[in-house]
Amino acid sequence: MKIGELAKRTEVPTRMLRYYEEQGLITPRRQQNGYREYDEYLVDRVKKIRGLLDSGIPTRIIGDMLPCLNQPQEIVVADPDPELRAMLVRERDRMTERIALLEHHTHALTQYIAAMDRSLAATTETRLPQ
DNA sequence: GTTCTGACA
DNA sequence: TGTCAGCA
Repeated sequence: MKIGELAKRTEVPTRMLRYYEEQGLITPRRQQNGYREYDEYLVDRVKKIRGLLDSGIPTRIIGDMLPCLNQPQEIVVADPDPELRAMLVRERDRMTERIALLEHHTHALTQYIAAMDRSLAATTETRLPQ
């Protein structure tokens, strides 16, 4: 399929699809006219890349993780790279920190929303009698 | 009309 | 990431 269709099916703009290719995350074939030709399996792959990117993982890390993304069921690492492992551990820890921060903000928003509701309820009460 | 590359905000 | 230019 061409880039336009992939963009529609994955919700990822063509601009980003070309960027992913530039970063070595996906390597579509080329048609005679130079257009990129994407295989069906790339739809799923792009969605995973998007998910990882949305989680805050940098493209270069995602590139290192790609081999694992192909076979989600049984992750088998042929050549365990110590440096890659350390990098992934750091990413995981950063993610854990972000989760904690998000939870904190979630609580803060909950309190703020509750305060708004109380204010709203008070205003409504004073108006109802009239 | 769709895609391509390159470039700028 | 968005958008625009200039091609094919």
